[in-house]
Amino acid sequence: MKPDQTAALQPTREVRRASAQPPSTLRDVAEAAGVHAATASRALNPKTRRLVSAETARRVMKAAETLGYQPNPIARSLKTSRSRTVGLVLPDLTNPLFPPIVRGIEEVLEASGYSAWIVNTDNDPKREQAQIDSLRSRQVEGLIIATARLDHPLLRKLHEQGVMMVFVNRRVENLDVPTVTADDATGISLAVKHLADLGHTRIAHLAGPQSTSTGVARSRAFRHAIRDHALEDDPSLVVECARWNEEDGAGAMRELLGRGSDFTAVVAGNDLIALGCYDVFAERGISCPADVSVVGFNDMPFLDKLSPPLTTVGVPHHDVGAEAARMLLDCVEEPERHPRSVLLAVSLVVRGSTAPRRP
Amino acid sequence: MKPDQTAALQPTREVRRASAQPPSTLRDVAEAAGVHAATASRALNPKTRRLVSAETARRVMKAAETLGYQPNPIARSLKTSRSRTVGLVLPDLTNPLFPPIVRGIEEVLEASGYSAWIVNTDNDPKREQAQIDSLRSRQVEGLIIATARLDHPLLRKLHEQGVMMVFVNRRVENLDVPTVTADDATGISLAVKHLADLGHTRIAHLAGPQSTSTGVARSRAFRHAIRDHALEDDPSLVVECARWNEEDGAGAMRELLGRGSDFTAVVAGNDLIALGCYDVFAERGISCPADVSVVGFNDMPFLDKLSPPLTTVGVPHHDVGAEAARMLLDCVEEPERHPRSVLLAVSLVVRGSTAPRRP
DNA sequence: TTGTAGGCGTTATCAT
DNA sequence: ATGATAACGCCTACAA
Repeated sequence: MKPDQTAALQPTREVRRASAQPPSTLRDVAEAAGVHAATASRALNPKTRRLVSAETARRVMKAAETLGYQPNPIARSLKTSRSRTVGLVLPDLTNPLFPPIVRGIEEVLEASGYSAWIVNTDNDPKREQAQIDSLRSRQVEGLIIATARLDHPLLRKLHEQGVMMVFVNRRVENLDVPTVTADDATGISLAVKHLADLGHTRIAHLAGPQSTSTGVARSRAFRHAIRDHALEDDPSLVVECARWNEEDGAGAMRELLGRGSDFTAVVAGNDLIALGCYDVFAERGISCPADVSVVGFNDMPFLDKLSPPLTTVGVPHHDVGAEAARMLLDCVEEPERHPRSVLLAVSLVVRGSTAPRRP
Repeated sequence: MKPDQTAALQPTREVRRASAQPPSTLRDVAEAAGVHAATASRALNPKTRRLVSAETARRVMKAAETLGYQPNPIARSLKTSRSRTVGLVLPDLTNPLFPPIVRGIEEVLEASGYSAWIVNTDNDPKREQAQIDSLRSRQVEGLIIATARLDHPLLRKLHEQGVMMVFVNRRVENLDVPTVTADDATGISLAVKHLADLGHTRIAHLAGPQSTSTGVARSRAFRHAIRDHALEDDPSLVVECARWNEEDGAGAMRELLGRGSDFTAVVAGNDLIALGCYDVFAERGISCPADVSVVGFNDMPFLDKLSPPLTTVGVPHHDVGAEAARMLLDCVEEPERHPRSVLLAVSLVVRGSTAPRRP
């Protein structure tokens, strides 16, 4: 990429920048309060404040106030090995599913004086390793992981090392780590029931990666729902996507069409896979919902403005994030507590991509 | 929010976690190499390696390798006041415009061994202040700012204090800070020309906030383009949105309709404002593009799947981010250099939301 | 070329 | 109740 144009846009430039005065340190405060740095430290820390006389505490706090003292988190981290920081490991920030989750996480963390360090792995194990190393070297107190695969040696090792973690959306097989997920089984069951109620009997499933717990859970739920509703249980109606994105969704839809099996409805593993179907429909002149009904999963932003608006399973993204953050903070503060896992309720969001089966 | 269900999902639990062995320090490496820590430090740092004998350097580096030594960035920061980290200040991560920019930024930073600390301000000056304070206390070496307003005392003060900054998308009035923006004027001019070519003569403009340089630039460009094409220059065809989002876009469209002025096309300040128009069209039974053509700005993700697909001005998001990161690294490495600003080329992306004016 | 010593800002453990 | 001291891990004058 080359810049199109380069320009110094302002005609004038200040001669020299004023330097910021160096931030005041604990010693400055102590000095101003006529007291030793150690005492100032105690006075400023609520947990140790009771160790100093009320009078000194007051003096120190006022000095800190007037000097605008802000503790240096780096020095504090070095000394305490803590950081009031957690790492957030995402496969891909450009997936619109994640920003609302991030917001939920940040909201909870912020209320507790924590902040989140966000990294992207691009689904690349090498990058994941590097990013997590980097987070750990920065003393994050825990990790919120959205990249778990069923078989995930790295995460397994971290857990063995006692690294505090919470998984969101997906889990690692047989790993006793707190997890926040949407209720995948119920979501898929709602989707299939909705389609069955519309008269569809040959329903296809574009499954998410079976290397992820979510992909497996949704596929299983799909098979169960098909049986529960006594619909056509035809294996050729199920295609697996290697990744949770539009491209693979489109590929799976092409594969499905190529097989020649009839179907009048599709349950997609998630919304992006459903969008991939839209692409193929556009290519082939297939009309949704007239020819085929589609249901997605997640209710990511802007689906209501698609053509047609996508029927999907609504997941409380913000709550997923908030709950994960809360669980991680619990773990950090009470490491011995038995890990819980949380399943969040979902709901079917009916829009224009589903319609009665054509007679 | 209450979790829907709480469950301990795994039946078994490891008895006790193995603790991670403490990471090895510079002293460990030095000891292993039979050398003093200072020497080890010199050997490990490429800039000072020439100060030690080739032989020692080799020994130290091998020791570091076998011990898996990773320098502790916190200790390093405390000593050097640097952090190989930059802050990224966004108004709202859930705006799909930003993730691709973030990706561009991270790509460049990563290649230089830097990483980005992302914060959201929610367009709240208080939060912005707090977030930036937090970034600075963590010794970020510079800031990439996407929240600039024309009048922005905080950013002005930071600049006076010599804080390294780069602005993306928007700038502060009369502040000589490097900026990366799309070519707003050309973009708007392309949009208006496109509509004029389609036969539209009464074109409305839903302007972005005039408190932002981008809002102002696009409005100005709109007026100029209208005159250049000798179209109806009617002030009642321009409405300002207070924020760059759907809600305010919808409000502005309602205001415009309420005024009763005729128009057959709309140039929206950005894509989200255009989406707000879609909402109002749906409410009122107005058909796009049959009744009204709409053009957005930015080409954020998924616009091609809207109903109708939104014609918009395409901006190289990834490049915006990459260029900003590059400029910030330049500033950090060569603080005395005169600040540049970069204008990136845009292109019109014609989709289904624009059509010839009805006769 | 290498080692010594001091300090970045904070907190924890002594002793007073 | 407070002060002195040391240490977190690293870097860098300075001395040898």
